[in-house]
Amino acid sequence: MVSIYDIAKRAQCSTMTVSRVINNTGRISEKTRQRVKAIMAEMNYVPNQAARSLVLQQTKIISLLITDITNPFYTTLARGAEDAAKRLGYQVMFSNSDENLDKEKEYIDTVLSMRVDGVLIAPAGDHSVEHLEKLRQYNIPFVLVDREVPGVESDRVLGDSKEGSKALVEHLIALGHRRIAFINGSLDISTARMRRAGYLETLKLNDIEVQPDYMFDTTYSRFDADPIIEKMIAMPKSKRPTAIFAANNFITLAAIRSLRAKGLRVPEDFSIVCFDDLDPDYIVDPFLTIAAQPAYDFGRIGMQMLIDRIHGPIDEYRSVILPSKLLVRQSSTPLT
Amino acid sequence: MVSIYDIAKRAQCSTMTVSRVINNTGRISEKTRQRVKAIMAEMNYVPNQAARSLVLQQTKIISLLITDITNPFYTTLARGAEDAAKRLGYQVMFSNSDENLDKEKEYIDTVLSMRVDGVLIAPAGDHSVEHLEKLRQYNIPFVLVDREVPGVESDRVLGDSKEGSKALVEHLIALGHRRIAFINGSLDISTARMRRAGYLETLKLNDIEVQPDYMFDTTYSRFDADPIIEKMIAMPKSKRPTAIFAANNFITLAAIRSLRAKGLRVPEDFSIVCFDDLDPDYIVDPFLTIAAQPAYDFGRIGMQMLIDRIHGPIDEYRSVILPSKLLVRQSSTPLT
DNA sequence: TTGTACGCGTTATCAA
DNA sequence: TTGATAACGCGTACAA
Repeated sequence: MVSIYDIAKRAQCSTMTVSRVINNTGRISEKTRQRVKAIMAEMNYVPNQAARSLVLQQTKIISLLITDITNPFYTTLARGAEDAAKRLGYQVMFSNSDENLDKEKEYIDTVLSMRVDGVLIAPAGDHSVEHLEKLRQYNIPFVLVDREVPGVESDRVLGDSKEGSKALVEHLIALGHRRIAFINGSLDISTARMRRAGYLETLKLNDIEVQPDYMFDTTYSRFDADPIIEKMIAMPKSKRPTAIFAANNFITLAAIRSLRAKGLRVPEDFSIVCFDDLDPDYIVDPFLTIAAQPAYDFGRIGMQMLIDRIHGPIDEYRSVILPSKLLVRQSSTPLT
Repeated sequence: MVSIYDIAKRAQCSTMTVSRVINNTGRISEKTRQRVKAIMAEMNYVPNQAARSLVLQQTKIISLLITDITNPFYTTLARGAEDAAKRLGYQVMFSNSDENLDKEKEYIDTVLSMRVDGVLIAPAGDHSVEHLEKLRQYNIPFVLVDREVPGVESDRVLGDSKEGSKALVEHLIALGHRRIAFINGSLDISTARMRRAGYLETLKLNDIEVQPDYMFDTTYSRFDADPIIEKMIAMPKSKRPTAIFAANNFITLAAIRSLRAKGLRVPEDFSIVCFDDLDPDYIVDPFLTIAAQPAYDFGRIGMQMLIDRIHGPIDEYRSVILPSKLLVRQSSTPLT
């Protein structure tokens, strides 16, 4: 493997001179610069990052950990993060925790061993606190995106899950629905708690009694909704929910699949609303009524904040709350 | 940042001893091993990969370059590659070229500067030859997956695009179709050429004259099919195709969207078949007739071959050709 | 069983 | 404008 030393030998100069050409630092005569450049091109020289980061104590790499690489919300977020990073001269290393704390732990160790310059992370849950403390201990800047973790002070970019929930549930109520089921993610995740709070508050505001039977806690990832749907269907018709508030897009997908398999239709038999879009390119006719979050901006702004912090220590932690937008489509209809 | 030296100082031993504990090499008294281990845990020591790979001349990282991270064929392939790599003690770094040679070039430089141990790559096209030669020059082992590149000798895992095409077109012909359009990817890509060959050969075998008007070259990525569909629709009804062979899943998606927007239906107005599935979890009712390729095995086998080669130099290059399987579903129906 | 000294490829400091 | 030298953190001959 050709090194800076080989170049120097061929160019009859010191490695320092070569280094200066590579990094455009210091003053060099145009003549030597050209000579060295030519030789580097000829020998197809590529600097060794490992050696570089060893001495520079920085890698120009930022880690992005998301919890579900197949969810368009996160892939869009990743795109935003990548674009911002590139603009600012950083590379992004992606990883996927699959909502799994063990995988997250492994990942954190990898990240530490690589000495990345910073971490943009959507934590798997409240127990991520340990992992974040490890980052803190090593002085590796991190920014939370999408989810916060109790007990962890940090920069963060969050959605307004409570307001978004309220808008969705209000929308259903405005359509005449009063028996509204709520299929949520794990309560170990901050957004699930916020969405729950929004649901409960809106019911109360509208004098609708909360039915514990209508509330289900599952997971944000892909899963089988059959058991839940079966429970709902088993209720007497006069008590059966007429609408479903699903906490995210994949829960909705699972619910719709399960309903269809049982011969039930959306929105004829059940209205359904949720957070976040499905991949628009996949869906020939977008029909979900959703609270749309600006996923790209989650990534873009989070990355900006992170790189800010890498560049110069900032005293206070900053929070950005991004609003969601209600998009009414065909999955919700007035109660007949 | 705590280093091996800090541990040694606290444990009152040499760095050599600490290193031996970390790597389980050499003979160490159980007592010192325990002492050192305790101190490492207490100080939350994490080895510095950069330093490590600098001296070891290996990173235990393998790069995987795919051309479209949103295509389930490639994400499934990636999953197979990752599982195999993990099993064999390697980490995978993913990247996405977006079918773009410039991005691929950038990526190759990154990979070289990181001195990864090997590269598993689905090349963006025939011009990738330059990039592959650069890898070759640096003695970085690589394996081609899904696509081959003329002029590049290497290990490779490919699908049987020609046979798959033949099966799809034969299927359409068996259903009574004779006016079969073919929307292909870029002919700069080996699979597109093979699929084309399969299409042409099958028509000939069935005494169907090739209509250049029926053949369109586009791209495997997401794109707008409107111009193509409009050309098809503009033909007099007696000449208009009754079926479409789309080279991959995204082309199909684009075609169906465009058809629907124009009030045309699949399969009532057009039968359509293609290579590779859509994300099954997204699609409530899978209905595409496809030539299904074993995407996971592409990744798994490719990674195996790559790591084999990293471990011990192998004389001959190996090719694996994976067959596809015809899955007849609802997007194709008999011609009425 | 343990330790010393060097080298991996690069950059920063300081001197020429 | 250039170069000699040390340093980054770790693993390994070799010595003790």
